[in-house]
Amino acid sequence: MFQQIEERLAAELERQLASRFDLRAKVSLEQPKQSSFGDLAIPVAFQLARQLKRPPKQIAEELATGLASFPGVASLEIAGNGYINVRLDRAAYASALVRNEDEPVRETAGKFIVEHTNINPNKAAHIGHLRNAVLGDTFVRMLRKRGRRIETQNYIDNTGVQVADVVAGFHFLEKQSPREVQSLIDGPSIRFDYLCWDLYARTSAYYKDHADSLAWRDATLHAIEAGAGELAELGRIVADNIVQAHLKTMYRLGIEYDVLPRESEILHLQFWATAFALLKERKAIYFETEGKNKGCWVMPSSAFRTSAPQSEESAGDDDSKVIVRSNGTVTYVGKDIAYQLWKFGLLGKDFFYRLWSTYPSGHAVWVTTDQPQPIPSPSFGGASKVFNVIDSRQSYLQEVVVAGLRALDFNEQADASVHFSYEMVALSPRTCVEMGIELSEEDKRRPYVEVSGRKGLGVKADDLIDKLIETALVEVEERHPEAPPAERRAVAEQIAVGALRYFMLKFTRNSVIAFDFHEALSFEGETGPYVQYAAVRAANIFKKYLERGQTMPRFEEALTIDVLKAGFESEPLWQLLLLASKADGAIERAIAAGEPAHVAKFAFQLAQSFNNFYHEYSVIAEPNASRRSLLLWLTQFVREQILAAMQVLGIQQPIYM
RNA sequence: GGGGGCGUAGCUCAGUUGGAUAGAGCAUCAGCCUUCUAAGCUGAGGGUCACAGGUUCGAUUCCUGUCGCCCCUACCA
Repeated sequence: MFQQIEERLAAELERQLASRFDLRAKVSLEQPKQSSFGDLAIPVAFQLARQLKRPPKQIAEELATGLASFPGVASLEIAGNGYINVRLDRAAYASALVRNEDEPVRETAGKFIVEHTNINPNKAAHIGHLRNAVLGDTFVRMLRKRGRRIETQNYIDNTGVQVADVVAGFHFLEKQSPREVQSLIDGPSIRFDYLCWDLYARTSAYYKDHADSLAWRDATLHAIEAGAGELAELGRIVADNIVQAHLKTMYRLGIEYDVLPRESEILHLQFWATAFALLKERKAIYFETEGKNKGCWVMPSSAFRTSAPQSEESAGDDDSKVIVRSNGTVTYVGKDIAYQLWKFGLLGKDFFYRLWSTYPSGHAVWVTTDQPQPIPSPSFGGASKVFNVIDSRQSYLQEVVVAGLRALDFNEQADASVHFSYEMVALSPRTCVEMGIELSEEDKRRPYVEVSGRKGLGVKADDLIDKLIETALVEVEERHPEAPPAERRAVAEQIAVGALRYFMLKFTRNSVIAFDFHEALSFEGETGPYVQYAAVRAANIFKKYLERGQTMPRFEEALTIDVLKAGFESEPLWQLLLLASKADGAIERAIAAGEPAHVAKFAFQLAQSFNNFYHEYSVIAEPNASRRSLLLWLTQFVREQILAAMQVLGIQQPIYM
């Protein structure tokens, strides 16, 4: 609702600028620093002052007279040097909300792809992966909420070095056959992803001490790529089972996918070969005949470096990017270019798809395969915009991918390729100590310590979730000793997920999270449970109200303009209503900024305002019937908006807390 | 060396694209549970927005420089 008024006011002002001053300018409205200044502030007179060479105050006055009778606006005043402060007609505004006159969200044309999670399928997921998945999933929810059509992809690098290293570990270190590994998986009480976590670290350490054993990796990679033999069989077993484990972990957080594109199909279906031919034909890459990259196909650095400095000393350095190695194999970036081309429907090829699994909701996840399938699948790919949720350390590789598109003259798609980057999750030194990780004196002084899958250094996602549930359960059991255990468990799980998702979202994308157990396990202050608690309190008001045998009023009849006018003369009630009505605008702004954290912040602020209201006003005990209706409606409206924000954040409301 | 990011309260972080008196949470201290359950609420203290210039009506925000921290700069991803 707020957004509508904002847009209409801005449009009207732009019209006036054109007619009065013959200026075409974008007008933006802002929130006044203090609520006593009004509901909306227009600083446009300042911008115009320079162009028109007139005092801003004068311009503001002139514009204000033109807006005097704007529908929905109660009054305008000029403040400071030339702000136009707008006060809304509170009763009219509230009335429109009571009668649900908000414009419906319109679905936009075209499809967006959001690719996220993308965990190497060779070990258990850790907290860094959680940040990726929660960020990506929340962004998907934001976009869907605002009418965008989204396809969620989780790319599976099932033929890469990381899988190969675990396979090599099973085969060469553990001397285990595919059959033995499979029976390990089928056997009781073994967490295969945890077992691989350790094996991966062990194999990496072994490589370090025995340089000659690196030949295992090459042998394994070749076998996996060829797709035949015991090593390839092990590769399939490891990757498939770990993918299943990752999907399970992510589902605990309410994260689902539409399709799992796999690297094996990019290779087997000749996606790379097609892209390679294109790149060669358009001269985007060339065959290097000298220097350190001799024998490789490389992309010149001029293609992806915006500034091409090359100082005197470094002139000899070759910072071109190798796309095809001298042994003829393609790098990840090469495969990623092919994949990116497919996402936009530019490759002229498609995968085959097979059902991977179905979520309890009935939503299906599909996986790519290299063979035609009898059962038809939905169509995937062919998007107009692509968001790749990938950590910022890979920005260089992402630049190369986009440069690849550009070199092929797909400029529109290059512009529509977004690296949705975020900083890593590291560990606070305190948490390292708690986990028994030994730190050097240097590391202890650092603000954070980087996690390393290769070293097995990190916090596993499921361990963290379990720990959160355990912590929440202690509180729930204490507060609700009479409730059935299964129900308490369900509540604790919702609280744990709320805490975790909020924790991963409260930081903006480019801030490094120094993960700290104490902070992550906190359920007080700016946390998910705080928001959930506000929603539970709102729900409790209705629960108690109905329990006492009262019936809900018909708001449209009870809340006449006069009742609304009297009610919202109260500043705190009006401020709460106004804030709640900004939910859609907050989500839209968060999309524009690419910051899921903004939605989290909004949810927290609204919860905070509601908690204030909850403390200050008695809803059920209000003796005056029409005022009680007003308070009930306000509670309902705020609750709806908090729940809407929570849904976008992937946070549920427990039945009690 | 080159590219990118960051520096805001004791700690962890926001800051709506250049606007009005810079905000939260945690921690500390002082209060509030017979109430729609306190995972909550109220209040207090805490700031040279790293530093120095510049741009202009106005700078935490933009530009330049300095200092400090981080990431990237593989025929790994």
